[in-house]
Amino acid sequence: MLKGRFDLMKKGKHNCDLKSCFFCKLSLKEWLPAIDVHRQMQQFKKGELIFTEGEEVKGMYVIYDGIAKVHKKWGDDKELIVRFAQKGDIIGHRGLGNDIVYPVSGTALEAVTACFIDLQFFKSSLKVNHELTYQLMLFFAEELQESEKKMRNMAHMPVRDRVINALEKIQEKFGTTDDGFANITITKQDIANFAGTTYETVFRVMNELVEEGMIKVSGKTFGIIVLR
Amino acid sequence: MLKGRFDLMKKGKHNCDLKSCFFCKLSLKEWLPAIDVHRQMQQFKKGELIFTEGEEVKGMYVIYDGIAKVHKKWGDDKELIVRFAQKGDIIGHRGLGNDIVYPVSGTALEAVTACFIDLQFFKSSLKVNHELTYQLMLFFAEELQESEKKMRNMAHMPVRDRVINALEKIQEKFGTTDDGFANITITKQDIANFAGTTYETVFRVMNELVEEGMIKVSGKTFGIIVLR
DNA sequence: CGTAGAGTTGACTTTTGTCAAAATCCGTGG
DNA sequence: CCACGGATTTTGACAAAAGTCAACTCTACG
Repeated sequence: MLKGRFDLMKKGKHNCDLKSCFFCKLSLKEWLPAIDVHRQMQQFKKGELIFTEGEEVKGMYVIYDGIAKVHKKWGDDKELIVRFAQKGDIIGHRGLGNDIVYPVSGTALEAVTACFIDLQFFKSSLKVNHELTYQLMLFFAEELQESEKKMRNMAHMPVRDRVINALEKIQEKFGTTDDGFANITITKQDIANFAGTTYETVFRVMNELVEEGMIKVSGKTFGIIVLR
Repeated sequence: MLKGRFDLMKKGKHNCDLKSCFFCKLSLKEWLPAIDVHRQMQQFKKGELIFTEGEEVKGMYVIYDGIAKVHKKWGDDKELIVRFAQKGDIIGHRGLGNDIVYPVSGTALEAVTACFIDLQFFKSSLKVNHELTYQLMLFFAEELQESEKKMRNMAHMPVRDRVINALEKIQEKFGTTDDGFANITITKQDIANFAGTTYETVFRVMNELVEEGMIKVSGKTFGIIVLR
């Protein structure tokens, strides 16, 4: 079975039509012989778990369509959203360490189409494709910097600023629609989990921001815009 | 000059006598031809900056002796300690991303002897030595997991627990002396910066813990033991 | 001795989270 | 079309947690 996949390697090209595919971003599109990633498509409904914290690592996913969150549990009813992922992003790669279990969960926020990449296969690819390994190393280094910045913010930044930050990050990540809203539908609860605070606090802060003219809100779940 | 270093590569062996050298831990000791790391020793006095957040990345360091902290500024008078480093650890590697500046600072807590590794040289080594790249990638992946766990704790864990956590981590990292104290001298201020809280809070929590018999303290700067 | 600096303590303030009630929205079935 | 039940949103009151500030103490060192 693994062998069967390796045969794919010999096919050559990485036939990806995603503009922002993780692997293509790495400029591996033309010659990446090891991974023909878009073979094992999987569908996930809104709200469905893609992979679960604490479960055995089977592999990772390239998101082909839809939006997902990567989150870490705290107790029974709290979580921290570590990052969001959309078309072209990979998730589940945090299982790559020596650990056998996912340190985080992945959940679809909108219906997700993703391509599963078997862990063993991916590891084998890394052994063969050094440029991929190198780029992945850089990718982790960047994520680590991000993570540590956010950690410092958690420790020292007041809630209000963290919420603003969260909104900005989200808008930056998902882009802006023609009418000036962030191009995503997201609950206040998720914003709270991303900013590391509570639903109510997000609610209040966002009210303030609207009054101050710093953001606009539309709909019950909504788009956001941070005005400059 | 760079070429000169590459000549070293041909010498073969990595002649390191450190038990816990980062590169040796990677099992690269026998054949790592690319890096003869212990050539450019540098000394840093207690309290001295080894590298500075915001400055151009020149390279990284392998600590040969002493203890250092890696920290990130917040405002003028606050910081978060991201990790501690001792003999055999590398620091400054967070500059490896595409950024040109260090995202963190490194400061000697005790007199440090470290080996400087030029960034360009290291990058070249990565291009040549794939196993090194692979191990470094894994290393970053592990650190990322750590970082995200700590981030979640910052967001949800009460201070008291964060302080206990910090103490445990420190003791685990630096080991225990014969009389049962953590094998490091560290100020409460640094513990606070590591736990993401204030000096006074650490002070109070540690008092509690002593009363509860959970830790012992010795000296003004001190060793700690977390009893089980 | 005297002074600087760190350690210690207590009182107080602010921030943020918690809880519960009231208001609103929404779908469903009569 | 309307009434109802449940869920979600909004609001306010309150409590708890943690940070701030300032005073006091102790020690090391000249």
